Amino acid sequence: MEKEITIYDIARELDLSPTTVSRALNDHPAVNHKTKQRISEAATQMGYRSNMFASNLRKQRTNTIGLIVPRLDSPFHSSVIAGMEKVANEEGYNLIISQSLETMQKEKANANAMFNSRVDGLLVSLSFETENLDHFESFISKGIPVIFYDRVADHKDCTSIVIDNLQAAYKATSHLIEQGCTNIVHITGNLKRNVYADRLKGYKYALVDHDLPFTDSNVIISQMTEEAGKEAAQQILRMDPLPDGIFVSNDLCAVSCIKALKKAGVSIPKDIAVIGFNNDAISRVIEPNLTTVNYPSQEMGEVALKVLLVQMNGTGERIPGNTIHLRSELIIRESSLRSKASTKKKAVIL
Amino acid sequence: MEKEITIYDIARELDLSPTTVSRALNDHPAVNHKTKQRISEAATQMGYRSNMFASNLRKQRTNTIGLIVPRLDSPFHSSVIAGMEKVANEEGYNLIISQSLETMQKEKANANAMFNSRVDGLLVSLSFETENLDHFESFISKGIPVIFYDRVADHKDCTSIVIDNLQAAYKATSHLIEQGCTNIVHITGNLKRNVYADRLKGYKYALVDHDLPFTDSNVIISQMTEEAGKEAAQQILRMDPLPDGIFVSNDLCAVSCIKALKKAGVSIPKDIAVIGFNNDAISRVIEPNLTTVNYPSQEMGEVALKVLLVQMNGTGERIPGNTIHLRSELIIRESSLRSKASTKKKAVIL
DNA sequence: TAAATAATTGAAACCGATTTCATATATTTG
DNA sequence: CAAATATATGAAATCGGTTTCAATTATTTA
Repeated sequence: MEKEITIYDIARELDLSPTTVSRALNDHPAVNHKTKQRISEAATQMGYRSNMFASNLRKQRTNTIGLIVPRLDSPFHSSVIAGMEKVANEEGYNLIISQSLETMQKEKANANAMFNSRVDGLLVSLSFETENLDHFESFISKGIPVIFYDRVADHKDCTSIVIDNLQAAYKATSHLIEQGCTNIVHITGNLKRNVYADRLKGYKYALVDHDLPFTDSNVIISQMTEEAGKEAAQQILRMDPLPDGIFVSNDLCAVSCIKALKKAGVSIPKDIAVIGFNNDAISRVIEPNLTTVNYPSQEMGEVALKVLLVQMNGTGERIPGNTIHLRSELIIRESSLRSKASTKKKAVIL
Repeated sequence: MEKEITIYDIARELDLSPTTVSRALNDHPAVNHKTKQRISEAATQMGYRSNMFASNLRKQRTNTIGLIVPRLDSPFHSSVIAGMEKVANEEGYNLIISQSLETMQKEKANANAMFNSRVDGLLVSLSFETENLDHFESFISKGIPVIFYDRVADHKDCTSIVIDNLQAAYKATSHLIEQGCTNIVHITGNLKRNVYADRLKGYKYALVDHDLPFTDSNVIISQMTEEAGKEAAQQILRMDPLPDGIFVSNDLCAVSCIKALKKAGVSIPKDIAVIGFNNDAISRVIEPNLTTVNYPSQEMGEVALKVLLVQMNGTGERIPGNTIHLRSELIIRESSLRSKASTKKKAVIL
């Protein structure tokens, strides 16, 4: 447990001032090249490491980015985080992470903790429950950029990063219709969240555009968990007539629903065609393989972090109300294929 | 962008000294109860927030815990992290996370970054490639506790948190033998890592204890990815005779292997019984459902963090060479069941 | 009631880097 | 060669809490 070396130690050693040492270590142009060399050598030789707290205290910035996710143990979010970590790491930023566990109360607490930790920027994917964005105002009024991704909300000073959920849902539903489905159920999450509200819209518009009726009773709102998928299946099995298509807002829920339906003797896709969302690994494991929407999760993480960095280091001018869309695509697999020919049919574009 | 409130502002406002304000906010016993009340009210009313950098600078600690994982986008690690975040959050610690992407070089770089960020403690699950622990010596010699979990290594000053991999593998292999398997393949990862080395041992000992021969050619070393599972299946299909059992060191790889085998016309478990490891969600999706080892991942995260906190706040005395074992269990599903009766048979315990 | 002890409070140093402003030396220009 | 400019360095203030040591006031004890 040796003593920590400071710039004062280096200064004394080389008979210079701490000022010059500090400048040299930060590659300041006003320091002689040779002096820099000497200082840098002494620093490594003496085992110096910069004290970020002294530096942060003085510079009033922390080199730290906060992240609030609904859950850490979800394939989607892990993948997003992997993308964020990659960029943060490359750029020399620290990422501090917390989860809201889908409650607004924890999201608030986490936001406050991040605020007190004085993060230089904040990345957020909203919880199911979140009703308003008041807990982010402290950041915004201080000029700390806040970026929402995936589960976003409209705020004039915040950038959002999303896929076109409406279009993705429209394509998925249209695909089911092309496969001959006329009675399609949609299983989705809390409509407070854009992702679910938009997918519901896309589902609805696709029905309307294909002259199919929209019924409230065909929309099942759930927690989108494995358990919820099973329950949704029970609910569907009680429907009369049985639907001939299901569009689910996430893969885990879709898969668990399929499992329950199969157990009840329903044939997928013959009796009911199913489409999921996200393209998680399980979508390639369930039989039949699940048609789903490919979500560029890792890319979304990378983009979110890059955009945040731009805003953090930017000249202060915010790109107001800006929304960035990433491309998603329908991946057609067996779970939705009821006619061989149809794959060649051109998809209807919104 | 209003000005930041400091304890000096509060002190001036209430005509007190910064000393007293600081003490009051930290609930120091030597401050009068009423004074505390006044200060705390003024603080909230004025919108004060503590400057962690000033505090850290003076206190020489950071309230931050570093975490280095091989990959963020793995069900196992996300679940561990979820557990860690939960405890860290409750205890008021920040978690900064980075991934080694299975290379020693990145692991080193991340360790250095963590060291410079002056984390108060470090949690590590080693990369495939890691050859030695030199990059953690800086922590250890400074008295910063380092804890390894899952993929651990022996170090006299570090605690490790693991499950009994040898026993788990022994049980899994024994189960296959009880099901009538006599020619069992083991697919596992880099033997530099304890988890894989120990599982290999458990596999080997189970064979020996049941008077079955052990052959090197029945052990396939791979990267344990989805792709690797497919390749392993090809290798297995070329074996003559075909094995009648496979024990795979992770579920993803097992599932992808099963998919490839099924495609080649092999019947699971009739022709080949399969067991995975981890109890990821996909193990309940593949058909037949995968027999696997339940890994208490979230619990491992919680325990790791709690043990770290004890060491960080402890009296400095380290529990040397301490290893903590968590309980795991074999979850028997269809992928390994070849005889109905056998489930009732008592498992052989090592 | 005087002396001893406990309860509160504050002044000032400190943590370690950054930055402003000033200064000394070196180089260039007229 | 004097004046102007460029180059290189340093002194000291600063960021905002924490902590040591001292001082003051209140309370208890003899």
